[in-house]
Amino acid sequence: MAQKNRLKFIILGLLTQQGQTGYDLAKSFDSDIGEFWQANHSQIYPLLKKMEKEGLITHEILTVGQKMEKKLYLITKAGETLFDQWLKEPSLPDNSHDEFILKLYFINDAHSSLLPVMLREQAKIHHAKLGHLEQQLKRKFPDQTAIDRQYGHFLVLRHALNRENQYANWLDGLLDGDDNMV
Amino acid sequence: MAQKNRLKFIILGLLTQQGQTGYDLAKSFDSDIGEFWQANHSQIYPLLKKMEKEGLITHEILTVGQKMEKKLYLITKAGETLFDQWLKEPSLPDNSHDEFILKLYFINDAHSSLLPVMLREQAKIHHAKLGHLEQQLKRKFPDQTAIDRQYGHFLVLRHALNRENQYANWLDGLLDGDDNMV
DNA sequence: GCCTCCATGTAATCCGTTACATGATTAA
DNA sequence: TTAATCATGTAACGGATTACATGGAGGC
Repeated sequence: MAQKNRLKFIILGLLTQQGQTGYDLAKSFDSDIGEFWQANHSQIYPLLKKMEKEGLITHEILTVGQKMEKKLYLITKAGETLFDQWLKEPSLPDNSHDEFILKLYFINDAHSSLLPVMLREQAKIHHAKLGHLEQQLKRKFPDQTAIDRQYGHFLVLRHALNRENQYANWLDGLLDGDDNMV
Repeated sequence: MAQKNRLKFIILGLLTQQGQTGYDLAKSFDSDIGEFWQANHSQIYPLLKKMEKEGLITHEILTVGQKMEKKLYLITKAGETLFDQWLKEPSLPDNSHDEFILKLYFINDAHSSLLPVMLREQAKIHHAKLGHLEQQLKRKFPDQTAIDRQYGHFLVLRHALNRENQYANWLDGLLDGDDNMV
């Protein structure tokens, strides 16, 4: 998307918590942060090098087994400063790129035979996502201690859950023919 | 984002309604569809040429005034077929790239002094957007006739409004310290 | 005559995805 | 010993943004 290099800040954020390898960073997009942001190792490794040149991070070499070397990346003072600045900046919401909504826009006829099919399919997807998020919330935040430790993560998960809940309800309402559903 | 060329389908969709110039197409991203998708003329003009090569669209030259020529693009049968296929395909939701949510994720401490500032700022943005969407809905869909003419557009607008409403309420709830707000 | 809008293009750059490529470690 | 996982990289390509660039039409 020619974005505003948000991955840079995600990496900084993850490194404030602890030093990590590129591999570790890539893995966090399979869980946790992966619930709402994506990145591949092929994007991460070059960016780590670039960020090191910029003085935002450094690395130490760790030797594992006989010869395998891995790079443990650490955030620098400059990196921490930049990250804190970013947190403080206002953030404008993207227009979400929801392909289903895009398609819906082009369905002019309220009685199109496509509509119920599309709605049902989409409802299925969002109900599944809702179930997944409920499970995540239970798994990651079983008690108050967990919430206190990662309050932001907790809020983000609950926000996603609210969003999916509302989305699914809206679709269900449309499928029930409840036209004035809000 | 190295997306799946959704702009192509937007252009096809817009051209099913009526023949348009590149300029006209670019303008629709300032209103209507611009509420939830963006594109610039610098992306549109080259894509129109590419799509014409692919046989999805054609163009006619219109002369305006003494010498100015403009290209009126028209969708072909092949274009219509492709567009209909796209509508019928399942669409998986993107993970929305909401930068505020990203920042929130990194706020571990529930009592961070950053939190209320961020929440207030964000609430302001979403309340403004909510107001804007309410106005749009009233302006574009003042009566049932308008709704019947562009039912999909109507649904999309109402969906956006619901989403913003829920988002704003969630933020307000957090600001009120109502921790278990859903 | 001047300003705004109409109208169309290209170039540079960046971001992101998919594919290509290699090799070590560890546990079954 | 062999499969899964750890670990690190590059290349090709496509999509999106910003900037550069040009010129006509129409209203005041």
